Formats: sequence, C-alpha cells, structure tokens
Amino acid sequence: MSRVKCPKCQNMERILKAGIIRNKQRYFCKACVYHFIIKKVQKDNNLLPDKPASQVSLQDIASVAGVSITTVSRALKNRPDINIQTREYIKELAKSMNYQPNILAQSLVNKSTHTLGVIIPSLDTTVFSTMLGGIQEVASKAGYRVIICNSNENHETEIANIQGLMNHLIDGLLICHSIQTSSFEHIRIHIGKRIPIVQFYRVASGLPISQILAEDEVGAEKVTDYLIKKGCRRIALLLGPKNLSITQKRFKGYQMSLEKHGINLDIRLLAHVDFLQESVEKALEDWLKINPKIDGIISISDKSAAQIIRLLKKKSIKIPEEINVFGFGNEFTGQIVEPELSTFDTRTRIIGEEAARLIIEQIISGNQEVKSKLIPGEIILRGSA
Amino acid sequence: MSRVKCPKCQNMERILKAGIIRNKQRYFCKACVYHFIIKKVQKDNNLLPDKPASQVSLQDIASVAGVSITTVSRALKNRPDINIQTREYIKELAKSMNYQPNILAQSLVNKSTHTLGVIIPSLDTTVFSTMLGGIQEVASKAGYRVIICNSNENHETEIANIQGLMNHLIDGLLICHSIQTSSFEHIRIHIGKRIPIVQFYRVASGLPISQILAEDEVGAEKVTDYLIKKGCRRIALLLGPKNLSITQKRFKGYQMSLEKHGINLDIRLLAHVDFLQESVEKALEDWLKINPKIDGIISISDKSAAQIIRLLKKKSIKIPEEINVFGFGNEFTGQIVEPELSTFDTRTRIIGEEAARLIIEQIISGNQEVKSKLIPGEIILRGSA
DNA sequence: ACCGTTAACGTAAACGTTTACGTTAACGAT
DNA sequence: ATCGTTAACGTAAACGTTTACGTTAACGGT
Repeated sequence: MSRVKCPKCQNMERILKAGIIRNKQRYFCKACVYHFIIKKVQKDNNLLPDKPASQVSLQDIASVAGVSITTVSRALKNRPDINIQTREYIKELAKSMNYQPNILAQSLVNKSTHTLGVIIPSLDTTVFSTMLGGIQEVASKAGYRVIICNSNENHETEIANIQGLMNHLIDGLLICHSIQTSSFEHIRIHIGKRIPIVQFYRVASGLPISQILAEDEVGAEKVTDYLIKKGCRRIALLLGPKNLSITQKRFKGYQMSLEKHGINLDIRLLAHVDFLQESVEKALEDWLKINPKIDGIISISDKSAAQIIRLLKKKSIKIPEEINVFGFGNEFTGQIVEPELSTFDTRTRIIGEEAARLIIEQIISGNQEVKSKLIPGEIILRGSA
Repeated sequence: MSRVKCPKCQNMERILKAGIIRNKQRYFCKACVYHFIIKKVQKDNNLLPDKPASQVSLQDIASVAGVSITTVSRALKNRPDINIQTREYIKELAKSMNYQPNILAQSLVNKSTHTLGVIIPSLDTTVFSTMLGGIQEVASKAGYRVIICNSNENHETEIANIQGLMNHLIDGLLICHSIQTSSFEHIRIHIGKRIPIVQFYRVASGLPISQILAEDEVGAEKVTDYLIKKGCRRIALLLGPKNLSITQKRFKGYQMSLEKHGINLDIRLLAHVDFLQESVEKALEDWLKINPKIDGIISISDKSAAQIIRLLKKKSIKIPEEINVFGFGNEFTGQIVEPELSTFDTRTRIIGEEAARLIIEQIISGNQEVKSKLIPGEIILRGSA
C-alpha cells in the first residue's frame, strides 16, 4: 500500500491514488472524503526572511508598526480618525522604509490614473513636437502624466494606439489624426463614455467632440489677401492630403480670398503632397511649367517653404521679386533660410496648451460638453513676401 | 422607547442608542449584543438593472455565459483545460459585449506594465524628438507603450518624474539627463532594483548603468582633425554646460586632436552656452575680438551653427574662406542655411532605437549586466567647411 | 449601575485580473 | 463493484490600495 498520510484525518489506510494532475500524483482519502496532493518538501529556504527586491507595501509597514493596513493608509493620507502620534510615527516609519505607493493599485481602486493619452502623427515635425511641449507643460503642472503614442501617420496604428490607451490607462485622450485617417468609427465608439476626448490641430469635424483648432481658414485667407494686395494674381497653394481638415480649411480660406478679389481659381495651382521632399520638388516643377507664370506660393509648412526657396534660388528665380513665398507654422527654419521666410504663425504651442487645459477641465468637471476653440494666429512678415 | 428593530434578532425591546457615527444614529441591541445603524430606505432604484457606462468585466461575461470568471479568463487567454466549444462561445460573447481587458488589473497581477518610461530634457530640439522617434518605433514594434516625461532641462523635474514613473508604472526607464543635473543620487537608489535603467546621449559615466552613446569624443576629434588638415589653426569650440558628459567628451576629442597636431590649447576659444540664442551670439562676439583671429568654429548643435552662419554673414565674414563652420547632429536646418552646413551626423535616431532595444532586452532577459554602446557617427561635408 | 458618546482602531469588501489548486463526472480496465 | 484516469470546470488567494462599516475602551453624566 501507499505509505501516504491524509493531511486532514492523518489516516494512512484508506488512501487511493486519484490520477495525475499537472505532473503530480493525486490521492483520495476515503475516510474523510478528501482529495490531496503530496507537496514537494521545500528545500529549507534558510535565508532571505524578507522578500528581497520587491517594493515595500502598506502591509509591510503595518507589520512593522503593529497596526492594520487601514491605519497605515489613514496615516499616510492624512485622514482623520487617527491619533496624531500614531500618524507621525507611521509617516516616519514609511519614509525610513522608503515606501512608495503602487500607482497601479491606487488607480485600480480610484478608477483614475492621472494620466493623459496623446496620439500624435509624427515626432519628426516641429509643429507636433511643439504642441507636445505645450501639452506636457500644462499637464505636468496640473499633476498629470502623459503617454505619447506616435501613429506614424498610419491609420491602423492610430486605431491600435487608441484601443490600448482606452483600456483604463488614461483619464483623457488628446488626438491629432494621422494623414491616412479618413473613417472615424474607432473614435465614435468612445464618445460619451467614461473617458473624454479632445481633438486638436487636425480634427474630424463631423464628430461631437471638443476641438482645439488653428486658424487655418482665416489664416489662409489673410495670407492670400496679403499676397493679392502685394500684386500677386497667380498664387500656387501647397496642401496636404485632401481628406485632412487643415487641407480643406486652408483651401477654403484661399478660395474665399480669391473670390473676394475677383480672381478665378486655377486648379493647376493646387498641389497635394505628403510632406516628403520629393513630392514637394515634383509639385514645384509642375508649377513652373504653367502659363501664365505663378507669382506666389503658399506652403503647408515652413519646412516645405524653406525647401521651395532653396529650389527656386537654384533656378535663379528671385524671391520675392519674381515669386513670393509664404509658409505656415513659424518654425525655426524660417529664420535661417535666405531670404527669411514670411509665415503665418499658427501658435502651435498654445494649441497644445489649450488642448491639455480643456481635457483636464473635462476630466475634473465630468462635463463633456462639446467645445470648439480657435487659436488666433498671426502673420509674420520677413523677406520672402 | 425607540421603535427600532434589531436586524439580527428582530427584538424591539432592549435597543439602546449608541452614539452618532458619520452622521448616522447608531444602536446597540442588548439582546443579541449587536451594534447596528438604520440604513436609509433606498428610493426604489427602479430602472438601470445593469451598471450603466462602466466597462464590461470578466465577471459580466461570466454571468451571461453562466460560467466562472476562471473559465472566461481561460477562454480569452487560450489556455488549455477548457472545452473548445466553450472557448469559442465565450470568445464570441466577449467580442459581442465589446470586452476590453483592464490593463491596470492585469499589470497589478503580472507585475509588468509593458510600458517604458522616457525622461527627456526637451521636446523643442530636433535631436531629442528624433531620438524619441527611434525609441517609439522600436518600443511599439516590441509591444511596449512609452510614457514620455519632459524634464525641461530642470533637475527637480527630472527627479520628480523618475519618482513617479518608478512607482510600478513602467518596466524600464530610459533617461537622458537634463542640463542642470549634476548629482545622480536619484538614479543610484534605483540601480539593481526591479526596473532596469538605460542612459542615452547625455549620460553620467560614474554610474553602473548601461549606456547608449553618440561618438562625441571621436566625432569631435575627427571634425577637428579635418579642420586642421584644411589649414585651420585657431578653432573655436562651442560647448554646452560644463557638467554635461557630451561637453566633456567633445572637448576631450578636440583637445586630443590639437595635441596630436602640436597646436596649443587657447582657452579663450572655448565657450559654454545654454542653447539659447543670446548666449550663442554673445560667445561669437567674444570670439571675434580675439587675436590671432579664429578660422574655424565647431558648434554643439546644427541649430547654433546655423545661427552662427547667419550672424557671420551679417558681418560680411566669408564662409568657409575666412571661417569654417562645423555643426553636430545633422538636423534639417543644416540643409537650408547658406552655405549648407558641414556637420557630424551623430545618428540620433539610431541612438534612440538602440536604447529602446537594449532596455527591452534587459526587461525580457532580466539580465541587468552593464553594457555600453557607442553609435558610430559620420562626417557630412557640405559648403560651410 | 446605567446609559450615551466618542476617539481610535480593525475587518472586510471592492477594483479586475491571473493562477494554484480542488472538484466532479464520466469512462475504461480489472 | 472497485479503482485509476482525465477533461473540464470551479474556488479562492493574490496583487496593493481605498473605504464603508463594525468594534472597543474609556469617559462623563445621571
């Protein structure tokens, strides 16, 4: 017979084998009707009385102090219902034990992580990193962390990122859509739920979500107005992909200005690029073949504008005498290129700040009322126009 | 007498008042020795049988499916020990109920968040956002999220950020120190603990932590070598704050090159700036007063170098005939300024990628062996030198 | 002696998972 | 009938907090 003793009734007689489970022999004691497994005799875990590297928890402090977890929590959180001496003692003890609260556990209970999620299409572009800087600053002043996800201008990545963040990791989402994003179902399913969302810079206007916008339409109109006033009649417009809100709005502003001044729209003067150097160069080549000749260029970004200036100079085309060039964004590059770039400052940092401010307000108030805010920009005149 | 009934023994006789606690009258039943509080009669919570907006949990699915939480978890995690039909049924049910796992709870149990923390000194500088891009890409391909904290070149902020992240929010920390950081106790206390740390770009060499470095020393030496070979003898060096590792290393490389070529070091040719436009301008003004005249400038960054070129041109000093200018970093600006900037490409994106790769390897392997990796850079010659 | 009151503490549930281990029913071999 | 075996499920502990609520001792008034 098996020399096995039932751990419950200590009987050694009526023990049956009862199969093998997870590589261990199982037994059944008929006397006390009990299934059991013989544990491996642990090799004397002689040393290491404390858990070694793991962080100290409320429980650890409670054990040392000889009180309950509740009391420790109360002490550290400065709750009432605790003796002042006890509180101070525990606080010092916690400090000496180098206690650090586990934010995960806190968040799980409090249902709030004090973290904002940001989806941004790219980090290589100054515009976006500037906005991020603004978001960061406001967020950290308000005690919020920021998780940044880079969609890399890719629709699928954007969707995946949102999925991940929304699973209880963040208290609010700031999103600037990728170029490729044209359907917005992945956003719509989250509207009105627990987590507020704010769109910024590039937005989907159809959705009932708050937005922080640059003055795209008005900006483009002002810039076009200015160029027309300077005498330009053949103004080329470099735009992003057609589905982008800023593309549409800037085109609209451009169009309105032309209309206002009685100038006909020539679609050959419009170009849609994907922000890569080659496509900008291609667009410029095409423009230069057009008759009557162009006398102005408004670019989506200062980066592209700077590039255009360099290309025009290589062709010995005089700026601004033959062609005026205007940028968008007021990036550093504009001050380096010669002639220095005239540009429409969209105040990207402010956009970031306002977006963060709005979402934090919505998180705290719980009020998800749809708000739309336009950040006023400003024309900055330098040598190129 | 009080017409209060004891909820335990239903007695209405021997009930005593027992103080008020949290604004509620407390009672004591002498019959069954029981303290109790009369609950407010809940207003018929007539509607809303389900919790309204809160996310669906394993428990919810289990209730609907009529199984236990364990079974649901097993099904969704494709564990064995479950009937295939049950599994498929539960999976579909979960999908139809739009189940999303709570990452916080998962992380709490698994003691891993699949998130990297990054401390970066600034977002406005191309160098850093480029490195971030590299980190992001590698991390997200490996299934890791990234929390970015901007220290804003501030020591205190850096410390606060690390504190926050280390409290169980991240599996690994990537850090690029702020300018102001000169003591490293806040790092040292975390070494060898649960969470691996990797320093990148700006590092504290004294610490036993892995590092990913740019070729600062060799790079500066190569650049100086090149300028000397071109005939320069009075090469000015624009550096960052003295405590920065990259400052020290680039100076060392510069010094070694001078020594090698038998040129004496003139400390008037060294300038330490804080990356602001004014300080760069000030440094340049000082240099131009020196005799014998300078014939070369090596700058900490392309941005400063571009600025210097603009300033020199305003003073009608010819580049590279009178003064050669060399940058560091290969930023976009260098291609816009005229003459185009010669620069040492430190491969910042690669640095970010490698840093992410290293920390993920350490997280997965659990091996925190100290590794140091130098990312080879490359001289890029353009018009300015 | 009896009762009402309160300061100061403890107990246990809850948050949503994962997982070690216990349990059951059914089946096949003796 | 008895026993060994296994598929397929359930129970409960654990992760580290927060917090609603229960409990105790001590005190003061009659």
